Amino acid sequence: MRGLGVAARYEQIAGELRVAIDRGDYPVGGRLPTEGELSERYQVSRGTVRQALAALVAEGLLGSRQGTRRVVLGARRSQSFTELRSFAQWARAAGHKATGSVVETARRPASTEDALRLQLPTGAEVLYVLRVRGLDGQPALLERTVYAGWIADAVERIEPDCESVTQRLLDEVGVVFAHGEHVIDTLAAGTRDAELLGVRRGTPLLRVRRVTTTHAGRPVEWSDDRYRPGTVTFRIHNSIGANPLVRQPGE
Amino acid sequence: MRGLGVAARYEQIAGELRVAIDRGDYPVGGRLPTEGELSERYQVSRGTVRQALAALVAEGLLGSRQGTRRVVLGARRSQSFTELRSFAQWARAAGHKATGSVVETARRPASTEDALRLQLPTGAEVLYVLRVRGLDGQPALLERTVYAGWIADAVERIEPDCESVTQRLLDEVGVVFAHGEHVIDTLAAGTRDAELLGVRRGTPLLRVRRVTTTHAGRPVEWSDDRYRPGTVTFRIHNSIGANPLVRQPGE
DNA sequence: CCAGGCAACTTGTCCAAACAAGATGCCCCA
DNA sequence: TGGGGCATCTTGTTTGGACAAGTTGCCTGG
Repeated sequence: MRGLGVAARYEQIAGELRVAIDRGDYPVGGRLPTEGELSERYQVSRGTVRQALAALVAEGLLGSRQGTRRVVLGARRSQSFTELRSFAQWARAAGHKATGSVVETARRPASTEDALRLQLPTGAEVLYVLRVRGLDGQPALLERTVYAGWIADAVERIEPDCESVTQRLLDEVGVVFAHGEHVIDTLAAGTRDAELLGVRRGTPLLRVRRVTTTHAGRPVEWSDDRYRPGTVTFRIHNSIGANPLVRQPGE
Repeated sequence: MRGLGVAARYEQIAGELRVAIDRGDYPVGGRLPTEGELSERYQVSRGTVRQALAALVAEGLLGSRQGTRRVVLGARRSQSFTELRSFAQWARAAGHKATGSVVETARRPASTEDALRLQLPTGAEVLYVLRVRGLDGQPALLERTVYAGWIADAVERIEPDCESVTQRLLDEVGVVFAHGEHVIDTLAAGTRDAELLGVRRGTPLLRVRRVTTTHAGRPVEWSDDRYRPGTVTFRIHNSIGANPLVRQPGE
C-alpha cells in the first residue's frame, strides 16, 4: 500500500494542514473546513481526515468540540521526540548554535539508582558520560547520562560530535528511542555544578531527569540535566481529551 | 446512544484495562491480548478496541508496535500532565491534604503582560488573586492568578476556600477549562516570595506560568505559580507520537 | 548445524455507512 | 420584544470489511 519511506496518507494530510496553518491560510482563532470538505478536497474518506485532525489536536494546534468546526489555536507548538532528546538538534532547529564537550566518561558498575532506573541488576556495567553543553557560546546545560551496558559499545563507537546519536543507534543496533519519562524540579547549584556552568554556588538550576526506553519499554539511558536559569525553559501543552485517536479501523 | 454521564464504550474499556493493569492482571513487561481477543471479550468491533488502546498508549501505559502484541510499560503514572487539574484536585487524588488562603485580591486594569497573555486590550479590567497553598500543612506554592474581566464576577462570587474553582466555573458559567499551556523555569526567591513561603531569600523556586483557555482558545486566566523545592515535582511522558513537552530558549 | 525463506500472527491504514449528540441560528408564537 | 423550539450543520461513536506491513518462529534445504 505504501512504498518505502512514504508516510501514511493521514500523515501527509496532517503535514499539509500544518503548513497551511503556519502560512496563515487558516488564521489563528479561525475555523477549519469541515471534515466533509476536507475529505472531498483530499479525496479520502472522512475517517482518514479524522486521523489527520486527531494528530493536530494532540499537538495542541487545533481545538475540537462536538457540534462546531475545529478551531485553530495557534502556530506550531510541538517538536519531534528526537528534538527533545537531542540538545544539538533542538538548538539547530531553533536557530541557535550549540556547542558541547565531554568532561568525563567512564565505565563503571551500576549504582543502586542506575540499576533502578535502567532496570538492571546492581553492579551491571554501565557507561557514564558527563557533558557540558553551550548555547550561543554560553554554558547552558550540565548533562550526566548513564547508558545501559548492552548499548555502551555502540555509543562509544560514535564520534563525540555526531549530530544524531539517535539515528546512529538505529542504524547500527536497531534501537528506537520511543518513550521518555521526564521529571522536572529545581535545586541550588553545588560547587562542581557552579564551576562547570560558570555560575555562583547556590544559583537555582532547573533539573530534568529523564529515562528513555524502546518501544518495548526497555530502558536505554537515563540522564540528569541541569540547566542554567534563563537559557532554556520547558513548555507543556495539555487539553482535555487530546488523545491521538486512531479511528475507522476494524476487524 | 449514550445516556447522560455515561462514557463512550471505548472509554469504559480503556478504564477497565487501566484497572486491570494496576491490579497486575497484565504484569509490567508482559503483553496484552490481541485486538481480536479484546474485541470478542468486550463484544465490540476492533475499531472500538483500538480507540481504547490508543488512549492508553498516549498515556504511556502501553507500548505499541506493528507486528507484535502491545506491551505493558508500567502501572499508573500518577500526576502526569495528561490531565488538566487544579492543585486541589491533584492533591486530593494523590492522597495529600491541600490547604489554601487568599492573601490579596484586587481588580485592576490589565498590565501589558496581562493583556498579552489573556488577549485583552491593555487597560481592560482584570481580577488579580494571590494565594498561598499548602500541602500537608506546609506552605508549598505561591499562586498569582489573573482572571479575564468577563469571568471576574463569577470568580469573586466563589467563597475563598472553595476546593475546586474550576468545577464551580463550569457549573455556574459553563466555562470549560479545555487547554493549558505551561512554561516551566526556575528563579531565586525574592523577599516577598521567601516571606510567604517560609524559606530563605535566594532559595530556588520552581516557576510554572500557565495560560488556560476554553475550547475555542479564548484565554480565561493566567497564573504564575512558584513552588517550594522538594514539595512538588512535575512528570511528563513523551513518546514518538505524542509530545506534550517541548523545550524552548529562555527569553 | 545453520541460514534462508515461508507461513501465521498481529498491528497499521483505509474505506463506506449509519446514527448520536452538541451547537447555532432562524422562525414562530406568546 | 423575548423566549422556546425546531431544522440544520458538524463532530463524536461504532460497525464491518479489506489489505499492507512488521514480527516471529518453524521448517526445510544446503
